Amino acid sequence: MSSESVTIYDIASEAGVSIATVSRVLRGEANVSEATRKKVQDVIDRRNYRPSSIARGLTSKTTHSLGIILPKLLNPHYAMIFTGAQEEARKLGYTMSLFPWSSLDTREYNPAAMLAERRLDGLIVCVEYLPPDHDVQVLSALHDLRQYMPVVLIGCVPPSYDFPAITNNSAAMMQEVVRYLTGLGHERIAFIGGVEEDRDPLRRDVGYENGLKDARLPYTASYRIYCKGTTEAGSAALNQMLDSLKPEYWPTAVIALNDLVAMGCMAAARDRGLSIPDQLSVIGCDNLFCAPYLYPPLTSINTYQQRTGARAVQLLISGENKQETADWELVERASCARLKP
Amino acid sequence: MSSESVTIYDIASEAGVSIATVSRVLRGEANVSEATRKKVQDVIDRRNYRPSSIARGLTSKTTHSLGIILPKLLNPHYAMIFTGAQEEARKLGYTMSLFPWSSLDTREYNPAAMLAERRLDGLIVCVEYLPPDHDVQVLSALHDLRQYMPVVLIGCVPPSYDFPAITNNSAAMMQEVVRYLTGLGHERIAFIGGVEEDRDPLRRDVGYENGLKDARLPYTASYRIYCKGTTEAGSAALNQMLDSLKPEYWPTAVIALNDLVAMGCMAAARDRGLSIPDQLSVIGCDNLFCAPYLYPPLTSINTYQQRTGARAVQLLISGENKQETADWELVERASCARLKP
DNA sequence: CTTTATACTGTAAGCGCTATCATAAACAAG
DNA sequence: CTTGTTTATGATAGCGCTTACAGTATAAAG
Repeated sequence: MSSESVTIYDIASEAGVSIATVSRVLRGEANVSEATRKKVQDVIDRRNYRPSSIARGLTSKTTHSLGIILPKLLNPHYAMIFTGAQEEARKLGYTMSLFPWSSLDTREYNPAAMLAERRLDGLIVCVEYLPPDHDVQVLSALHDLRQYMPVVLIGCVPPSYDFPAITNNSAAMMQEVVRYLTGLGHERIAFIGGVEEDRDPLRRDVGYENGLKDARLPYTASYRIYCKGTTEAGSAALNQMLDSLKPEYWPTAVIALNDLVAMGCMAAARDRGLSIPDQLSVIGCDNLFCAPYLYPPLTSINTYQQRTGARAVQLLISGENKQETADWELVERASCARLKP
Repeated sequence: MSSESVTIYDIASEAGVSIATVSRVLRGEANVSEATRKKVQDVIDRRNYRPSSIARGLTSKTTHSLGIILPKLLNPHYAMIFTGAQEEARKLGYTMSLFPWSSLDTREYNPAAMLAERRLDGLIVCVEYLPPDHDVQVLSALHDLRQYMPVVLIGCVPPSYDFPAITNNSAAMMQEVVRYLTGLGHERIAFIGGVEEDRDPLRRDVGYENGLKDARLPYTASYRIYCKGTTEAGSAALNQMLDSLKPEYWPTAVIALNDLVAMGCMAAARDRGLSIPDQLSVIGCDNLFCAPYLYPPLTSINTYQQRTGARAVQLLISGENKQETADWELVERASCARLKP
């Protein structure tokens, strides 16, 4: 906020050298005599000079800044991804900017223009589901962006889009979760949350059904409810399911799309006087920080989101065009119990 | 990722005009005939041209990007601040980058250099407490940054630092909380979390003590424990307090620095078989998204963090040098109850 | 004491824009 | 018709760096 910012010329003239020499010491180049290096460095320190990364960027064609697009930072799941990505970026000398999903929404003011104009060195996009058909422009916006910068995806990659990505093996996770619940004796297992099968490239439905098949259990449509990944939606969905079923057909266990939905289910169950896990087991996904502090502590799936974020940055920087799968781990707490006969 | 990026020269020559004219239509300047405007715009669209914001920044001295420094995005409290700030920034055409607190830590590699080099148009810094004495360099780093860009503070402003800021009226909040609890009949009220008085410019201690004074209750040192603002620290602190006191002197209510600490306290209490709120009332602060879903739902204080973040951006952009106080509101849930005689 | 590396250091041409002039064309007024 | 205005456009000088490329000493070699 002070006077005029000091430039490389100021340093050069004050040190009695050319700007090229200043640039050399700035970048720690070899061919500079120790004497002048010190002389120049002293002036730099004294004037508190910092080279402008933007001027630097003009020539070097690189901004050392990355971007990340995600749906909602208020969901700690994304905050974890962001944090992992941000920390890794920082280690590598990059800066990380956040863009909300609407940045890709073509119907809004200037679609991806803002993104394209900032010459980012790379972009991470968290895509959870395929957008509805009438919204394919979002996908094409995504595609266009690649013209300007490398992008890596986190979550899922739309079919026929060949992006580097970190995805979750959600089908396997679902299958394992069903196995876990059937192992506890459950037979009426509900799955709440998410979108229709054809919009979920992660094929959770396949895992769910395979899990049931493994235990020779039938797939029951009324145990499957689609809803958004929020607590409110989770409550509403469970209520709707229980309302539509006679109590003797109520599920004894529910798999929630994520921990938020699980929290909603737990609240709804409690409001109805159902005790968890005695009358209803609940399992979530994401292993949010609050999962251990819920009542009862929520069994969930740790998907190592920070590691995922960090890995995405590595892919971005290294330029590798490969798709990897994130690790995951079922973490048992008290929200699931053996079915009482 | 494609060939070479297209520049203003490409557009100019392809449209048969000078770069000055292209620049004019780019910026929607007046003095361009409708005919050439269309001609140029067509080429721009066809070539999918986006002006480089970095080249633009070199001349205009403005990057249209802001930064925010905060301790930990994983605490939803900060995620809310960030979200509010980010959304407001976006509305105003700015981009928002996150920097972790260590960006200010001089002992690390290059102190605030990274920040200074990116010619941000402004910086928001969340500072909760004064750093320990031996860490005053952090404060001076903060001060130095003002040489490069305007900064506004969120949280508290260190004495003798004249920054624009949004602060919380924490003393008043504390006093009101104590009043609320004494109103419920509590007399042994603990306060857990935070730092020593002389490092807390928000003077929570004053509010706490005034609240006690209002009810003619004595201040009891053993009801005051300092700890970090995490769930683990909250658990440990409550356990420590209860361990050191005979049960008949145990507090009947605890005020937690924030919801994380409150969650920790609730978990610790439950582990000891104390029922909340019957045997121990708990109140938090920040009103995190999970507060209503805890058991029992946590009474807390909504401090409108998103609004705070947005307002900080407004101060930054407008350049007003004023300090404002955030609104707040006690939101009653089930974790505090009238003391049973 | 020339010749030829070797080690520094300076000159100058951009990078892709914005912004200031200058110029040209088209009109209005005298 | 001049002269003065207005409107549309082009030339051009930076912005603050990086980066060939071009010197100029100084040292090693012949």
